[in-house]
Amino acid sequence: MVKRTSFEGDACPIARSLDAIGDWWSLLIIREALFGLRRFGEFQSKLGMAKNILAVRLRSLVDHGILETAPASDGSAYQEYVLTEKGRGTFPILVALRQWSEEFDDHPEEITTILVDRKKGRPVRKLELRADDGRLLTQADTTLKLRPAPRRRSA
Amino acid sequence: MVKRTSFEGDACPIARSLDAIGDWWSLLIIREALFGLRRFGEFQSKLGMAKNILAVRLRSLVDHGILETAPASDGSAYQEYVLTEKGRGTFPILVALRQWSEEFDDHPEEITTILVDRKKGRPVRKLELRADDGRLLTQADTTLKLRPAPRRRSA
DNA sequence: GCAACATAGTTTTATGATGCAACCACTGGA
DNA sequence: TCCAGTGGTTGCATCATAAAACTATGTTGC
Repeated sequence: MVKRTSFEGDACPIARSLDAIGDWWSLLIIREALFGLRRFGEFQSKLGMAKNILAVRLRSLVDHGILETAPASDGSAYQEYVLTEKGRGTFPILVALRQWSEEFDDHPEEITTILVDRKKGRPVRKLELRADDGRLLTQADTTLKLRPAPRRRSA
Repeated sequence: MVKRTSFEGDACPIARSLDAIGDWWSLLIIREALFGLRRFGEFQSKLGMAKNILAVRLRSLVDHGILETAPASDGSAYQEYVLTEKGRGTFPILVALRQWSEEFDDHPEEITTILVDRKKGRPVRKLELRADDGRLLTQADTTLKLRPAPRRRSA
């Protein structure tokens, strides 16, 4: 298989995520979908991508259960692409990507948008990783453990 | 340029992140680097990827300031690849990918590792997005705002 | 009810990226 | 010195990607 080395069977959850949304366009499509875009043409004109690529990506996202097709909604007989629960669940990933860019980008002045709390209009905090008991954790405070039950594997 | 439509100049920080780490292997390399891998051969055998691809990716990550080459460390005259501050800053992204997979994967039983708090050995909480005043936020509680003006940046 | 246009794709074709294998340079040890 | 291991680079086949043309419906104007 010369292909894109699918990590579908890999034990690492990061690889598994990337298998579904690890390509260039998928996350951008999801980003637009979170903002309410639904129609093929909307995605196409907003993202400026080729229609064939968009078609392939949309189908892939539907196959992965991230988007689903809805028969209609605005009266017309066309179909729409809406996020599933799984699709909406990618929100923290997008936030993490955004915050990483905000913090480390070489040209942060080119970033023109801020993610804000809708109620107060103020910027959100950085994503927080906390322990069971509420302590804030950094990468150094964490480690990987094998899951108790099944087989073992080094990863 | 028929190329991979670089979003280097794009205003969206998500696109900008993807421009640096949006490809298949980069995040996996970073994942291993976070676990302490440093040597070319370690990455190559651990990830099972072709050496030429690894070489290209490592160079790209170095160019993006995510990795840097260190002259040596264990006595041998070879070089090593270590994460920069920017590289370590991707940790929340990896956690978000991991947690998304844990929550929505079709075959979660195949995931063999758990991210735990090093001190107590207990699983970490889900990443939390909070408002300025500490309220927990979901996607629906947030919105995007245009940045007023290029003011000074803290951090 | 038919022509013109918009929507949502598929097909075609060209080129860039990926992956495997082979090759090469350098290091360190016997 | 020879030889194995490390750290790559080069060639070549294959695959994915992208732009543009084409198609098949749905919709609108008259």
